Amino acid sequence: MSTQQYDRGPAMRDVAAAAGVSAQTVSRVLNEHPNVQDSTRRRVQAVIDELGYRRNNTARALVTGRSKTIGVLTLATNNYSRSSLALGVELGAREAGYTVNSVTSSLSTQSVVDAVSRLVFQGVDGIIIAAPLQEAVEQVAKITARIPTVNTDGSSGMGARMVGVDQDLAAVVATKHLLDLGHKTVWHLAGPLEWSDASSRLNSWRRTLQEAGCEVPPELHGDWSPESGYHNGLILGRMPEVTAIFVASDEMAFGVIRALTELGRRVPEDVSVVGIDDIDLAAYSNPPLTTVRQSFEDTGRRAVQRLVAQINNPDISTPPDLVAPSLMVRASTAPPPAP
Amino acid sequence: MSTQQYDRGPAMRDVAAAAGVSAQTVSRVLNEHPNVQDSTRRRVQAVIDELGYRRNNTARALVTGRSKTIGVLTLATNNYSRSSLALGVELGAREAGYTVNSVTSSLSTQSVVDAVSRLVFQGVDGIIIAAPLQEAVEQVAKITARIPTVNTDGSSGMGARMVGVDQDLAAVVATKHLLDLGHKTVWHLAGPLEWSDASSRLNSWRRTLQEAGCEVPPELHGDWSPESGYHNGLILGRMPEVTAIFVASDEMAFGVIRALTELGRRVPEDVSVVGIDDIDLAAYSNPPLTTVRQSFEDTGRRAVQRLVAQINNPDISTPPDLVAPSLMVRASTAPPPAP
DNA sequence: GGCAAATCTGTTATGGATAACAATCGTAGC
DNA sequence: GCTACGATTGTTATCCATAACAGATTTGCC
Repeated sequence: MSTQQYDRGPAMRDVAAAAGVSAQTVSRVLNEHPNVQDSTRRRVQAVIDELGYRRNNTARALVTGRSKTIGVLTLATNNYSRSSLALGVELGAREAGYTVNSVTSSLSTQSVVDAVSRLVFQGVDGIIIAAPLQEAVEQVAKITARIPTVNTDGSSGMGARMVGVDQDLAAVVATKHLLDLGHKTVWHLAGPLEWSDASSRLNSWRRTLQEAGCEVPPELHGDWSPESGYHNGLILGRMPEVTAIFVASDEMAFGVIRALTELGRRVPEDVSVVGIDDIDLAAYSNPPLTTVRQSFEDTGRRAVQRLVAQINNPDISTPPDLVAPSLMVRASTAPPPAP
Repeated sequence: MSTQQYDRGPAMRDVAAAAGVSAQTVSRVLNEHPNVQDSTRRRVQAVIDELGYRRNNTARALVTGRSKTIGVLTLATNNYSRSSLALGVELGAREAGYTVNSVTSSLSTQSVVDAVSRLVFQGVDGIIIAAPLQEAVEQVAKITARIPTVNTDGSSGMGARMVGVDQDLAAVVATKHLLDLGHKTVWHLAGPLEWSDASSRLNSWRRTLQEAGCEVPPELHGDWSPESGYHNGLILGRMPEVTAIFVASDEMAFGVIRALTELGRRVPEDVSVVGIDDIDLAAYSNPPLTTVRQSFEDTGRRAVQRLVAQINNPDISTPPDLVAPSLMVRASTAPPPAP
């Protein structure tokens, strides 16, 4: 390893010397303190521009104890939700004057704990956790006790730490849509139950059926991937009584539809399929996918806002920030086939 | 804004005091210096564990001049390539002992320049630029002259700074596949030409047709989104002579296929469509999409490796790191319809 | 035994900025 | 004219870890 270093550029003291003032005055100019004479301010600013001086954020972070950085923990998968949430966080952070440090983890408790530790270690001012914590919740709580944290997946019991979309409502909307079309009952392909999103949807689907007096068929389980949708679709498609399927994510719904098509069951004539997420491709699938829209990008933004509020006031206490989803009716759902 | 701060936890001097040694010795233990007596090392380590001490990375970065952080610049869109490249970068960075700072920008020169500045300002050790630079290249070069940089979109003239997939080859493979099936010629829906990926593909498509002695139809232009694919598909689908389309991204290809279907043109019986990327959903579309696979995740990883090499040796000089793509033949391509 | 080299540990200076405090100057009010 | 306070600027201490240097001990070898 070479010891050569890239040039660090001028420091505050260089600017101070060139402008004939103290470093503190330069600092005041940079931080827009009121009590600096206009002439001084202009002189210092001129030198800053001339030397191309940029404040060293590392030094600043050290002395202020604030890095102006927030950490985001996501799962190491490339799905739509992860990606758009990360985008929302980044945009929100920029608006709030923060930069984003991203880490990923796998589903294991150890991995999640490690990832959170890495963020804390890195010196972030706050953390957004967009991964399921059911298993790891206690150990993570130990680490995050001293640092502002927001979750986008979790029970609403988390209070100020919870931001997201109302998953119960999403499942109700999807299930009811299918029942309203005249289906006798609705089958469900659930996501991994480590995700509270997935288990909320499962429970709400079940409750909605019960309240409507419908039979509750056994649910199937996938892992959010199109592959798992395909796999489960091959099973569902073999059962003639299945006419309506509520799939816990659009990406799995794509796989389900593909499997149904291969089995010769037409969507929506024979089987109706509804997804959740409204990914960009949902409107362009064949047939276009009826789904429940939830904006992950917006969730990311709101998570940042809430996090920043916590950073500025650690004692803040507010109810969970849940947003209502909306149904996007497209061509993948229709009334059941005539018997 | 509250002035309350979260606890910083113990510092090295606290550990030193508790262990009855100097701070420097604690530092040596942490950095695994060889010349520390075993008994001392164990004693210090015990205190570290007991106090839950964690080294302050900000202070470390300040004194070493290395933040062990790399920056990634992507465009503020939520498409597959952006997301999987970011994932690859994150995974590669973790393997190399770095954390990742993400920023996004829009296509404008100013926005790209700002984004790069933010990264430098933030004190990253190196930058991965996954956005088109044609316009901004000079101004960005000024900023990145003093900091290791790797591009994943750019001409191969960038040498050690370039990592990616061979886009020329990808376009050749896609176009030839359609010609080999017997199509008289191949139409092309290109990406935004600010992206060198897009313009490489366009040029190679054109050259391949010319070399095969085929007529070169006028190309159409999209913006990578499924919407733009749909829009252009409505145009292409109206022309009876169009039997083969090479689309510059899978997401646009989804839109094209949807439009063709709506116009009553069957894929692949009437029109063959081939995409590029091999996104997760490609195998599960209706029909499954023939495409040219390029692993963005792998590109992200390789970009990190190259970047770290540059960080450790700023004078390193190596050829561009280009990887060959591979054709994934699925059901969206077939021989042309009998005349 | 004696001197050099290697091993272990400590002290001091440093990185770049900001907070807290101190000093200077001008002016407002009586 | 004098006190007081505000405006402006500077000085010093601090954040926390590491590099460079130095001192103290031990080991090795002739």
